Amino acid sequence: MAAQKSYSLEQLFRALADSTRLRLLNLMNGREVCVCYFVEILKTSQPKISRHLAYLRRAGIVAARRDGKWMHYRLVPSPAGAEILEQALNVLRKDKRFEADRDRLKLACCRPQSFVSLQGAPQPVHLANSE
Amino acid sequence: MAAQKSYSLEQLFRALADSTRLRLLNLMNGREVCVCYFVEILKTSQPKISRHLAYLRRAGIVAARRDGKWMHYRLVPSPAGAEILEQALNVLRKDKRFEADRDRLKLACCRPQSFVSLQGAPQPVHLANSE
DNA sequence: CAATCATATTCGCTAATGCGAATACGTCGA
DNA sequence: TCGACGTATTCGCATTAGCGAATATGATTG
Repeated sequence: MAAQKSYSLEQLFRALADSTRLRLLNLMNGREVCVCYFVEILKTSQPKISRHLAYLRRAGIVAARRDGKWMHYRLVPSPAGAEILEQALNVLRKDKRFEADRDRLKLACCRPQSFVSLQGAPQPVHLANSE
Repeated sequence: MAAQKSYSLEQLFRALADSTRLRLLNLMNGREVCVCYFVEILKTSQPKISRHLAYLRRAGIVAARRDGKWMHYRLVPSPAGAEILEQALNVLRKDKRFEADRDRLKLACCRPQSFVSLQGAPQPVHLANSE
């Protein structure tokens, strides 16, 4: 289940080698986020989001928490190759394209009522020990 | 030909998501290395080495220099996402498996005469401005 | 210029990956 | 307990990646 020592770095890079997964990680940076927010913010199909989240979960990069019918995802505190991941998150933070996603998330948090699909959905919450 | 801005990070991670390429980068960390050394040190087929070097070259991560019939490869000073790459190289430096490759390279540099395939081959040279 | 050496590329082939569509699962409210 | 809802998984397909084997290219040497 856990990755073998020798291949974990390679596995980490494979997990990061997809733009949807990078966008998901970017949104989870510092927050615990509900799946429905990912779907809304990234304007991507729900199965696609779910598959990529499962990928990240299997890679040990994110963890899921069930809350009734909602699932919340967050970054795992110290996965293998943590330095790499944190560096990657830093780079994402500076990237225009990813910044746009974060802005959109912030907007959705401020006014969830303007997003039809987010009515009644639990809002993302800031995490204390992020990074 | 060059990657679009938005996808360069994803492309970098894809380039790093292969153990052969990580081993090659690890050996190039601080040195300019001849292809025949890669083949000998990694005990891998020459076409496979060559293909992965071509991949890294296309990704803008390494550069090639021809010297007669020999080809030398080195890391490009400042590729896109340099922080990530340098961090990755640091992690490789600490990893046991990759350390073994470097030890073997050091051995081959000290006594090339004990490696049949390296007779007359130009030895790796240290690079000044690496890292 | 022919032979040889170092390296690069091409050619199938197989396996892995990513996707949309459909479906299954788990929880909640009526 | 039956829908309805949020999420996860399966299925079939198309694309891509990595490999060994064979071959091509480019430079050197005789």
